[in-house]
Amino acid sequence: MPDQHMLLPFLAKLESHASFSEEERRLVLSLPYTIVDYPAGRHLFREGDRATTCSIILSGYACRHKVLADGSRQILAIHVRGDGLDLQNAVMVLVDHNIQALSEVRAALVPAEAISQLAGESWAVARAMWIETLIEASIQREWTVNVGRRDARGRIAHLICEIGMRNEAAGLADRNCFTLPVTQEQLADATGLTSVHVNRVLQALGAEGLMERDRRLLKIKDWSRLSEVAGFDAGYLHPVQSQMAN
Amino acid sequence: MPDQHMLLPFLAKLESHASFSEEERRLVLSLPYTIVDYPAGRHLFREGDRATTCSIILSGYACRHKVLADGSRQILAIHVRGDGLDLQNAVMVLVDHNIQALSEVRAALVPAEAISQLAGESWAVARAMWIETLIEASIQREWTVNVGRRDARGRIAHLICEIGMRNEAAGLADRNCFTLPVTQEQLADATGLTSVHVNRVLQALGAEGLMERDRRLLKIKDWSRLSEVAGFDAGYLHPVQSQMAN
DNA sequence: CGGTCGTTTGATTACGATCAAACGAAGTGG
DNA sequence: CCACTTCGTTTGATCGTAATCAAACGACCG
Repeated sequence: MPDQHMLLPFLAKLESHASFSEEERRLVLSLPYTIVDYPAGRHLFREGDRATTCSIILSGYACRHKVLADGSRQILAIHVRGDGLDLQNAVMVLVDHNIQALSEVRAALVPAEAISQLAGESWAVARAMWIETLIEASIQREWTVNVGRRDARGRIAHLICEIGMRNEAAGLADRNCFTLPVTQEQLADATGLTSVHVNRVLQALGAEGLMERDRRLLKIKDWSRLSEVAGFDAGYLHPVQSQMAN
Repeated sequence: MPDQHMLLPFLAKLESHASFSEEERRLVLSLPYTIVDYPAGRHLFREGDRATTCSIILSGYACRHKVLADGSRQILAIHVRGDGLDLQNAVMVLVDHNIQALSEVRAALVPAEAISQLAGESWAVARAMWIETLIEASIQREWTVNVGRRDARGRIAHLICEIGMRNEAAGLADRNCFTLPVTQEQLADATGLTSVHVNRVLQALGAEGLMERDRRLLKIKDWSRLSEVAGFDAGYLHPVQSQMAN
């Protein structure tokens, strides 16, 4: 399999936001990159770094997070395969948060300079990348709602629904059954709770027959009731490419 | 004063992110627009709207928010003069949240089509607008941290610090003294608290000599202690133009 | 076979929510 | 100009969700 194919999922994602010419497709696929593997827990970027590359996740889960002065931590986003992490590094170098592998992660590192140059040459590509970061911003808003206004049950149910949907969208698995290689403490950091309380809520959701979690495998038994307690509406993920201008 | 001057603060903001040619300056200032006034409380956009204009705030305060099924509300961002609301409408039409005037607001409405076309013609302008939306995303991440991991005192202190800084950056007022035309209920919606508790926290902060609030005028008496309880670090606002690539 | 990490359970605490009511300021209409 | 309404603020009393503290348990690993 030739090298270029590594970037195909990324190209597909961009093309869902804008229509590319053959030439533009070729330019995206000929972006220079290097493959890097990170063990679980390893940081890809740290707050304050001047990042000069963008990473595209080829496999595994990564997260963004910030650590507060008292040591508490807030996970800000979870990223799955195909996500172009930090396209923003192409235009804004200083990163203001940490990025860490949750599971083992394989990523393609592309020089920010190359991304920036490509964006300058092709408005369609630039536009697609801009849209990609806008969707991330939309997800971030929903996370703010999640920790700001939902109770513990709702927060966890919502997070599970989101990850299920995104796994499905990435073509990885069924939304009702997927591996979730994160600890309960990490779920706590994502939802603004404590790991003890996360444990109790997971058990409660299990007891109600909404979901099951055995080791790292998560099965959603009743999507409609789970999304009900989550108040989940997938619109914020902008799943289809129907809402574009031009 | 000729019409163009209305967009000068907007141009200045964009130019702080990228260097423009004379031609590019001219193109920005010649964007078509109409001036609209909104009374306090009026919605500029509603969730689900297909927005075809971008608004640039000329005066007043506006906010983004989402309303949950149970009627509770989360304010996601507060916007001040000079902020280009919803540049994203240029590339992504469907808005997934509400935008509402907090005080009386005067805004310049620019057709999304015109913005989109300008971005297609000038990479520097497109890049500046992209950066502008990336800074908004950075602020959104900090809000997630705020509601997720800070206690009530910290949340409110942090919000006050942010608004102070942004007012100062917009050239509106001193960071230690500005008008904050929002009710305690709106502060509650921004911080994920109840208005009753906001009231108590404000009184506590006042009693400790950190700040004072008389009517709509907010005075910060001790910035260093207030930012300390807030855990405030202005980096996420990307206040200066020093962190750019290229 | 200890050792580490993550999960689970129990007991207690506390922060902020909720409920309820009074108060004050601004605006409206008679 | 003064009742009257409305909206926002303030105060008090009580409740409940989730935090905290502590310890045991289970799985995986060297």
